[in-house]
Amino acid sequence: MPVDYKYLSELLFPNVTMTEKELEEKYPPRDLPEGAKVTRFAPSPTGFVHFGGLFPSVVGERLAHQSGGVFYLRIEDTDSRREVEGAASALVRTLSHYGISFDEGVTEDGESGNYGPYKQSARAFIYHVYAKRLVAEGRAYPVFSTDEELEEIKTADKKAELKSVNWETDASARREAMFARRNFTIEDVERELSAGHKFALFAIAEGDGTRKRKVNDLVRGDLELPENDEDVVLLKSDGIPTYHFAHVVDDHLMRTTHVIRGEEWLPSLPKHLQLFSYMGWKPPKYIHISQIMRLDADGSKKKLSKRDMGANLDDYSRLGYCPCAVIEYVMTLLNSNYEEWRVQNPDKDYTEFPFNVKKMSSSGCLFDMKKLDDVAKNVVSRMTAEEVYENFLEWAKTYDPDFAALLGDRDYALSVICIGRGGKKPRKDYGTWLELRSYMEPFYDETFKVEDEYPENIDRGDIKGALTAFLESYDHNDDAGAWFEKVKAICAPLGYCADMKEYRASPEAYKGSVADISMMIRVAVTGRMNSPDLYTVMHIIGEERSLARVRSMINKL
RNA sequence: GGCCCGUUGGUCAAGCGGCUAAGACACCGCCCUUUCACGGCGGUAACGCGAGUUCGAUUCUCGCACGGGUCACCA
Repeated sequence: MPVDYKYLSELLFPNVTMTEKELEEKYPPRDLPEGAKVTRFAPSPTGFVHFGGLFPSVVGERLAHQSGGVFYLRIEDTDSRREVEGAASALVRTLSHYGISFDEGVTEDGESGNYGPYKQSARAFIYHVYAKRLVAEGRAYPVFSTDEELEEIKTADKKAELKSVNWETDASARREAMFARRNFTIEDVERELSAGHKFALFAIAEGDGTRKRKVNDLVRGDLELPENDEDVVLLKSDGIPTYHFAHVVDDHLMRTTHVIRGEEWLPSLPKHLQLFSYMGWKPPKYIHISQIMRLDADGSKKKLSKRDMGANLDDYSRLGYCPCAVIEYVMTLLNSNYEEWRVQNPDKDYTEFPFNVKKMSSSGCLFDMKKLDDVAKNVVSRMTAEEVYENFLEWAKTYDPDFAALLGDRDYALSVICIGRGGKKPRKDYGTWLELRSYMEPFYDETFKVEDEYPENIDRGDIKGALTAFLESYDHNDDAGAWFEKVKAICAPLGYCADMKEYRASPEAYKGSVADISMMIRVAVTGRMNSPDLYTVMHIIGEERSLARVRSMINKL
């Protein structure tokens, strides 16, 4: 006897009171200008935002805001087992730190917008309306499980199970099981229900897996994917939907026009398309982003995972990468012509760049910390001294409070930051605040230390002689030219060459050059072999402290 | 294993039937230079393999190889 689906749907969902019509009215199509895109970032709150998570969020944000559309945040918390406490609000905070802001959706302490709730766990009543309809249409059926079976599902380590699976026999076994599940009578259902058993809801797959269907991805173009021939779980036995069902219902109701997600979803796209077709809804456009990879020790590419350096966004904060530098790097990876645009528009905000989906790469890329560093240096070199100061101070307050205290003398700090800043060829000494911290150490007595030893082959007596001579002739009022003339004057008596050209012509005739003499002074004053222009440095540090360091060095030798 | 996606120098990548195959990072050399940084110039280095289509393939087609993804009441 054929199953009465209408009756079955009442049996399964007796408490559904809302109608689809009501939902359509509650969440009407958005009133937006032609071409405006509605995108979303829809993470599951299983931890903290990961570098890879920046990609879909930046793409979504750009696409929406560039087109005058809407960008919203939806939390996909349909798996309570994996949910991490506080992850959602941490997520909002992190993204906002990176300058990614949402027009609606989950916020740090609640949510805003007319298309909510934006947490899937709070949307069960919505999903059930559509689930009920699919049952009534004979397109979905329940599968009952006893508590013991559910317990088993919960504890089974699916990953480990899959590894030891025999794919050949398993595939046919699963098909058989699938057909077996589809066979049931109303009496079975009534019996299970009265026994208090929970059910999961499956959608019947009507596709033919041997037939291909052309589907479009905005980045990859036309793809040939097999039709879906696997029954998908719509609702888990706790009544909460799986990703597949939630995606279809939510993105329809929230009127998403473009779904941006990782390429790991590509294989399940036929499932989603089938569900959209069952529901009679127009599917959104899809953009599947490739994964960010890292180089494994054995030389192979691996997905950038949480534990990898550079994966956790907290690493960037700790190291003091300006969020805008990280975004800048993401942009270079996202759109191949971004760097070119940046060269032509050094002072524009990245949001002025015409982001183009067609310029996105369809092959996964390797995370390159060196490139990030280069980008960061460029970003910092383009900032004003004030911007650098403010950002650096902010960073230091949480990561190096002692140093932050030193930065209290704003003008002094600015004078250091100003070295080589601006102009056509700005210095690029540091790309991170941690690097800047190190760069600034010589400028404060509290952090000054002699880090670089004089090379072994330099005569200690010469150093002492040079430093002493330097002190004797030093006049703080000298200009840079006069100052250097005096340094040159130290050379000859010690057997060093004051003229570099001459020295290079016959190095064997001298013990060294003015470069060596300068180095001797440099190490004494800054504690390092390398520094920006020494005259400038000494005038920032001041006469008294500079000379004190030189004297102290003489005494140590 | 089935299915899907991908494959241009060490890395990110332009290219969309005819090019000495861009550019950026990294690396090396030279120049500038008192060191460093900046800047300038130059260099090493690539179309995975094999068929086919074509007058001509990095570009189109098909195999293969390799890499990645996926096959849960996870997302």
